Amino acid sequence: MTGYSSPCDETANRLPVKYAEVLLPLPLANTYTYCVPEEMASSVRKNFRVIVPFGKKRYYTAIVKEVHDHAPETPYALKELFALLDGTPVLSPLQMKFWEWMASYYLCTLGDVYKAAVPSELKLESETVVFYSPDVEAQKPLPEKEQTVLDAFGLEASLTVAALEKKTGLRNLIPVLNSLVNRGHVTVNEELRRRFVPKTETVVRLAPCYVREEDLIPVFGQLHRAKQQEKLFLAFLERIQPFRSPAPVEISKKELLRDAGVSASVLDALLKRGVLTAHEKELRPLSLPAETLQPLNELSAAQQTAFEEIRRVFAEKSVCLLHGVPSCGKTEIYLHLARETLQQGRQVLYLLPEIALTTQITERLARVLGNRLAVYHSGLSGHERVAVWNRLLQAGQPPLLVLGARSSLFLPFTNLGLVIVDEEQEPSYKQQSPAPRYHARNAAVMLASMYGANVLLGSATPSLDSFRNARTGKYGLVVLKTRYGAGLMPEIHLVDIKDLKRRKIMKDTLFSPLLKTKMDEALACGEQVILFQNRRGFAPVMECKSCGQALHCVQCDVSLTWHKQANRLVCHYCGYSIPLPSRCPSCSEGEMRLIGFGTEQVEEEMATLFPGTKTARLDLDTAHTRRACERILSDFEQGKTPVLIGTQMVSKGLDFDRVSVVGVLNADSLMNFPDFRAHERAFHLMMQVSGRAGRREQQGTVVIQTSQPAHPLLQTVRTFDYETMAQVQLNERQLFRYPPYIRMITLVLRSQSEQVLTHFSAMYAGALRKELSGIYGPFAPPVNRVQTLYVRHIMLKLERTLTVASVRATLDSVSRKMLSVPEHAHVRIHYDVDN
DNA sequence: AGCACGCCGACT
DNA sequence: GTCGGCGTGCTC
Repeated sequence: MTGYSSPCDETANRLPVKYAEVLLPLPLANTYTYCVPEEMASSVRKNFRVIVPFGKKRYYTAIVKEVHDHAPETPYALKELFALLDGTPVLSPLQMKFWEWMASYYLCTLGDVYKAAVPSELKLESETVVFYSPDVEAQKPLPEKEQTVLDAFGLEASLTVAALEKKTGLRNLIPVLNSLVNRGHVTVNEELRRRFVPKTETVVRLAPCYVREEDLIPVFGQLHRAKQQEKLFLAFLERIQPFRSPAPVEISKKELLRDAGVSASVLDALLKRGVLTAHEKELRPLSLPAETLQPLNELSAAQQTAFEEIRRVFAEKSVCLLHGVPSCGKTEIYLHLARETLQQGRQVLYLLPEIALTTQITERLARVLGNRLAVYHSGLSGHERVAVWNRLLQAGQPPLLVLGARSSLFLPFTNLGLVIVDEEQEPSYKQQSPAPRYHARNAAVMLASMYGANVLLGSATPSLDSFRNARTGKYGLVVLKTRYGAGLMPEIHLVDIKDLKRRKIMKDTLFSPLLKTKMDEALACGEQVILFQNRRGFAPVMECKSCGQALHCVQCDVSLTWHKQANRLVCHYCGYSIPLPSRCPSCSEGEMRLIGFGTEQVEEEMATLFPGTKTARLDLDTAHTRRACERILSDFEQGKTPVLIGTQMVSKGLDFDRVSVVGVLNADSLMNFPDFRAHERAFHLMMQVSGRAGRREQQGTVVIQTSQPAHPLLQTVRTFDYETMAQVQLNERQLFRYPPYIRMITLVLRSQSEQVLTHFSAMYAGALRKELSGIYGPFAPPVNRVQTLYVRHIMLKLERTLTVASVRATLDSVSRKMLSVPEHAHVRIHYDVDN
């Protein structure tokens, strides 16, 4: 007998052999068939996890898609399932259907979806617990690796595969363990899906024998000569105040020791004396006891009206767009709807962009929902992620509200009743890479339709896609225009920096006189300032030095981007390009120069212009971790830093009470971003950042610096006119055939060799044009070269009547044909749908 | 994704 | 004459 179990070739006189169709966490199009070993035959079910050997050496955690008894017609011997990990399904019944939709719509493999959907802790073979059987004697010397593994157990009775791999320093021990299993030296636990062990902490209480305050008097006598213990005890009493009520009865050990500044052995002595008692307590920071839960706030009249309108919409349509001005109290409406859904016994998914998942909103929900809240995002530990997964899989529990980032779409919901997508316009809902490159908002609509659930999309500046869906009646629309607490919208000034520069009033500075004045005024009376500079466009834009005109594509209404190598200005959408002009083509006198500056430069100039004024910078560089980001924001909130400089991160998250001035240093850099959604996003960002200015009774000031103050977009910003902006943008999209009027798929081609890529992508586009209409490109994208790979895009504009699935066959066959040319095989291709 | 099998250059 | 480069295709 080898390490591998024998294939199922001797099956005569046996019960019908069972086969399992298995999904692997690899980018493969098909499922694979395995024999179910006899001992698993009665226990393996659909949606269970199994470990399977795949290829020569590798073992993976796979998911059983189906169990059947039709022997496949294969010329080779099937392998057997190696181990069963579950006694209950890890997926809810509808999940696989959702995965399949995602793979087909977003043009990737089911394995890609599986990989993204399931937290790695549930895919790890390392979860497998291996038990050592020391009584089994070896017949002959064991192979070296196997002996090493046995030695690694030491005194432990059981270890996980991961632990063994770590101890031995060997990789991929599963085959070795398999052999040891066959020899009987180790056994593998069949009940591997261990229950989540909650984290605990030790808490300290006063021993129950002390009922009255006087009872403590002898204790002080005892402690008189143990100064450290006395100190600790005093610290304890100060924190707990045991005979007053209401008062906490316990304090965490860690906290107490830190407060008292003594070592753990001092506490041990007190415990030994019987003065204090210690207890293990489950650590659940987010769940509060039911009696401390806060009731929901009452809805204002306007909120109540909106709430009722939404319910009316849901009677007819499953998706509703809530278009509510900033500070209109959307969250409160969400919570009332969520409560209603939970009361009906159905689950709620509350999606937020990752960046907006702050402790502020989490704590708010926890206060209202207690242990009915689950939070799910990338910042969680593996254990915490698995815990959420398991809580949802537990039958018979009261329904949960999951607050999460886009990946929470993949959680095993059983009875989803409502999906809330807050800030639905956020581009970060679209996963860029790796596959599946899904849009969480759109996928949420599909997920909800599978569950018969409703979807509420919320935004102060809805995406044009959703706005159009609401216009055409596909979605319901509820508009909420009243600000909660009746705050005033800020006053917006557009400052013409082009003019100021020409008149030499503004020279070598990023701050216009108006902005400087407004800032001086604000800082003088202790108010705060936010400066916004979105330096995402690293591909520089060419601008005329004297008239400030950025060069635009003749066909696409998108600014041209300077390509350094070619020294040309290129449109990334249609490929139109011109040589770099030495003089500005529109005023024919100005020199051209590159524009683009970032937050750091703003910070630098702040230091010279406002010496002694503390500033903080908030962008991806300074806020690498969630914690760093929250620190910067909370320092600002508490007024420790009067000026906050940042990218769009400053527009998210907290509401600040003391901000009276917001400066947008260069609106042009937002508007000139080479993307057909640039104006939509610029509008949204300026609205959002303006909303930070002036809360409560005082009207705020927003200074927007631009070289084109008359630009229609900025005029709509100044008057907060979303509808006009949307109408103008939609007209342009229709004219130039962009979403939402068509469905856009971008084919991304990448290769080490630019020459091969250029040639290949042109050929590829040609081949596609023979099969489909609406093929554009190839274009060089703004970021032309990523990680040593050159990139080209081919754009597909498909009529919305055409489904992605119907196009897929064509795309796949062209792809296969193209890649069969040997010299092109090295080009990598993927699709990005609705990007 | 890994990994082996397979066909062309610089080494013992 | 072999060792090894990574290019191509498969993994139940």
